[in-house]
Amino acid sequence: MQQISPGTLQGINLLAPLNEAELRNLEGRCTWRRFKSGEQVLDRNSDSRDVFFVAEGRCQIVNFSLSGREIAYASVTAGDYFGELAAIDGEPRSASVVSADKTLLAAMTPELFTEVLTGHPEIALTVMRGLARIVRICDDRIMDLSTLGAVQRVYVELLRLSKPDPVTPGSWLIYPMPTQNQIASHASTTRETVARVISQLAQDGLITRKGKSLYIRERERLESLAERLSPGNPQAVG
Amino acid sequence: MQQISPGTLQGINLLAPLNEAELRNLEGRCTWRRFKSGEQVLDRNSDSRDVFFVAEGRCQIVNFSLSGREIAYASVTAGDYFGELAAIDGEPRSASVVSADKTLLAAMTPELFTEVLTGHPEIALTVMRGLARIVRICDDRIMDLSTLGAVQRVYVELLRLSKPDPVTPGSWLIYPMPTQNQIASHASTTRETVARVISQLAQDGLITRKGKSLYIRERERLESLAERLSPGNPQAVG
DNA sequence: AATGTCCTGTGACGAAAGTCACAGTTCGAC
DNA sequence: GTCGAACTGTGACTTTCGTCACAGGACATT
Repeated sequence: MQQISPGTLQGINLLAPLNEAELRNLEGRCTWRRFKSGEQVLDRNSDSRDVFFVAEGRCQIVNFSLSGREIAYASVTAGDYFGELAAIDGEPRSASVVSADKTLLAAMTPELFTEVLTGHPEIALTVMRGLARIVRICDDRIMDLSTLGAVQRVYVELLRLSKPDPVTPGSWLIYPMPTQNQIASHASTTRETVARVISQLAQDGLITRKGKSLYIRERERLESLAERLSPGNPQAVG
Repeated sequence: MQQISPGTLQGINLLAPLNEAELRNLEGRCTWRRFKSGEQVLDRNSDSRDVFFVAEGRCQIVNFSLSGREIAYASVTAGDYFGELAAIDGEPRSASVVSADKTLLAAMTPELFTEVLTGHPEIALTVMRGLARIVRICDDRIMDLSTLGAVQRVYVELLRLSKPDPVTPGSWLIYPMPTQNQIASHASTTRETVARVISQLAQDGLITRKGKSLYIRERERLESLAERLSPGNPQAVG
């Protein structure tokens, strides 16, 4: 691992409670690395335990099935951190990480991370809240995977990606529109299914595509499509 | 909520670091409730924020789809706790909880829970490790749901349920065998599929059923079946 | 402008598994 | 023992969606 000169931990949200001096100190005690877009940062099951802070750029937390299909868990951008699971419980990595941009990372040893947590209970609390948020997101995703069909999962993913249009308030859009492959790996389906769903929605006038933007014309209707209307019979369990 | 006289927090693993006096104190400051088997303890989206400790009995953490299908997340037994998410991040409940036995629960307010955490950093750490573990389990499940077929998920679930046979070491069994509905709600499939899979496995001699026990005769072979051998083409994503 | 690479759109096909229906079985309560 | 409720086993049918194949478009590089 080639050592490069320290960058700044200034913009890391988790470490915001720390003062200048503390930050400088930590900066010197981290290992800093640069990655080009598309490089493997971390491999599932590898036994490093470091926590990573994203100083610049963006990384994808992903996993690959034996068949090579990619499952995307999350995207972390400048100011975020990842890799805390292994540091907290000492187990191997649960996922792989790939840089999705030119990226500058600070790697902190689990010992130092623990030191920061014990020295700053408010940071420990933030980490806990972060974990809680992850659990909620995972639970929802398990629900979606268990109860929705592939098509509905694409609807849900489109809704999740959409933000209020800054130009035309009240309207929603996705910008920049990710590739169909990326959407597929979030919705756990195939690129082709995503293409078909988007075609259909466009044809029905619920969405319109223009360059790198996708406008959600009728969010309400898309939302109701995303819920499973189909019959299905209630079957409770003890 | 009918108030009943306090039980003991003695056997709660999370609170093991506390001494007698501290436990007695907490016992008095919790709200205690009894539940019959099958009662709803907690409803998703409800806005209580209490943490629950299981003094006696067993509860299932579940959710229901709109169509009434049940998704089982976890099972908590005497000595465990649940409901910490809402206490930590203040959000509504992410899942429902149903008692699966006669159950005695202690409900602790989020304020008191936070007090315990800040007063006992080692307990806070344990909670963090617990959350980390949950995240890992969820991630694995998302992987399974995304990459395995329904049949393989049943295999995986059977493997997960199996424990080394205390009588015949080297052999594995599931005891007591849950209902097919319960297995189905963990594997996110239907009762019928579970029945068919088990029939087939029994017919192929990989498992044998005897009363409430299910013996795994050839764990190795079952494990290799559980992995996706089928072709599938690698398609990486940026 | 030409070329190569990556992305998108769509048709045809088949395998997987959910749904429905119903018979058989187990087990506990009385 | 007998009754009923809950659980299990299995066949037939149908839908969904993943797979394969290929054409067409977008875009950058030379």
